[in-house]
Amino acid sequence: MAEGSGPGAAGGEALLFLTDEQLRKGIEAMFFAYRGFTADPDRILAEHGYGRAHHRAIHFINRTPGTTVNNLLAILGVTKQSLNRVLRTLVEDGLVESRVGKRDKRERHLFLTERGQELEQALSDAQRARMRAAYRAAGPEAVAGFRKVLEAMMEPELRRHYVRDAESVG
Amino acid sequence: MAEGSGPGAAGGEALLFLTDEQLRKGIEAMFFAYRGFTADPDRILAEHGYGRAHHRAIHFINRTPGTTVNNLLAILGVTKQSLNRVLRTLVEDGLVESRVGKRDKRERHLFLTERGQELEQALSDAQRARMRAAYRAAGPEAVAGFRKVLEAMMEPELRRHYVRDAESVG
DNA sequence: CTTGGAATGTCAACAACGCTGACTTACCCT
DNA sequence: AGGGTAAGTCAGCGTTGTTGACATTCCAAG
Repeated sequence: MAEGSGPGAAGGEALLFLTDEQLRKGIEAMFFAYRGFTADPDRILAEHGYGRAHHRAIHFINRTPGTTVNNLLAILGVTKQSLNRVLRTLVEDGLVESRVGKRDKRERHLFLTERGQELEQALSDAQRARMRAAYRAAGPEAVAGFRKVLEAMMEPELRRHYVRDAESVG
Repeated sequence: MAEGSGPGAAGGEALLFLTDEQLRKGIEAMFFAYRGFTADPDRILAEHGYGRAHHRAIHFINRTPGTTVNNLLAILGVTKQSLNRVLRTLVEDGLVESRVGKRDKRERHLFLTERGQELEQALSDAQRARMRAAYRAAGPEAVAGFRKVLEAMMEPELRRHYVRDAESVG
C-alpha cells in the first residue's frame, strides 16, 4: 500500500513527486482550491435563491443549447429526478425554456432565455475572473500542467465530455 | 468584461492561455476532475453510511491530532453546528475521541481511535491511488504547475492552512 | 395494426449536510 | 462577583442528493 512513503524509497529521486506526503499536499490543494473556485458564483447564486446545481445546469445548457435532459444527466452525473427539480424551478422562473422534441416527442430540448443568459454571464464572468487571476499568477506553463493533471484525474467516462483541444500553449 | 475574447486580442500570443475559451476549459476541467477526485472515497464512505463531510473531518483530524473543533471549523469553512452533527456520529461510532481540554475546559481535542485510523487509511489509500496515477501520467513538471495554479485559486484566508513546502521537484 | 418492452421525463418521499437561532458551560476582564 | 465573550451542543429548516412509482412516447415483433 504505502508505495512511496519515504523520500527516495521506491524508484529513487526521479519519483520524489509521488511520495505519500506530496500526494497528500495535492489532495488538500484540490480541496482548498475547489472552495475558491466556487466561492464567487455561490455568492451570486445565493442572491437569486439558487445553488450550485442550478449553476451547473445553466453552464452546460449555455455550452450546448438544445441539449436534452438525458444528455445533461450523463454530464452532470446526478439522477434525473435531482436534475428535474432544478430544471423545473429554472423554467418556472423564466431562465430556461424546455421545448418538446420534434423528431422524438419524449425528449425535451433545453435553451437559456435572455434572462437565463444574463445570469449565465454574471456567473461565468465571476468564475472566469478568479480563474484568470490564478492563471496569470501561475503562468502559461503551470496552466498547461494544471490541465494535464486534471484531465488525468477524471473518470474516463467523463473525459469524453471534456472537450480538449488547442493546447499549443507552452 | 470580455477581456481576452479572441486569440491575440489583448496582449498578443503570450496571453493565449487567458482567452475566455481557455478559461472555460479550465473551469470544466475543475468540475470533471473534482468528480474523479472524490469518486473513490465516496464509494467507501457509502459502505459505512458516511458522506464527504465525514471524510473531511477524518482527514484533518488525522493530519493534526488533538486539534479543536474551532480549529477544524476554520479549515473546513462550515458552521460549527454542521460540523458538530458529523463529529457526533463519528464519536458515537467510535471512530473519533473527543477529550475535554486541560488548559481550557471549553475546548474539545479530537483524535482518531484505532478504528478511525483504519478508515482514514482506507480512504486516503484510495484517494492517493487516483492521485498517484494522475501525477504519474502527467509528469513532475505538470504536477508543479498543477499545484501552482491551485494555490493561486484558493481564498487567501485558506491558503494559510495549506501547508506548502519542499517543492523542489523540477 | 396492435401489443409489449424500453426509453424519456415527472411527481413524491426520504437522507445527507449545508444553514440560523437559542442555549449551556467555561473563561476572562473589570 | 458580574458581564461580556468564546466553545460547543441541541433543534429545526432548505438545498440537493437519493430511490420508487408513474405517464408518455417510441419502436420492434407478431
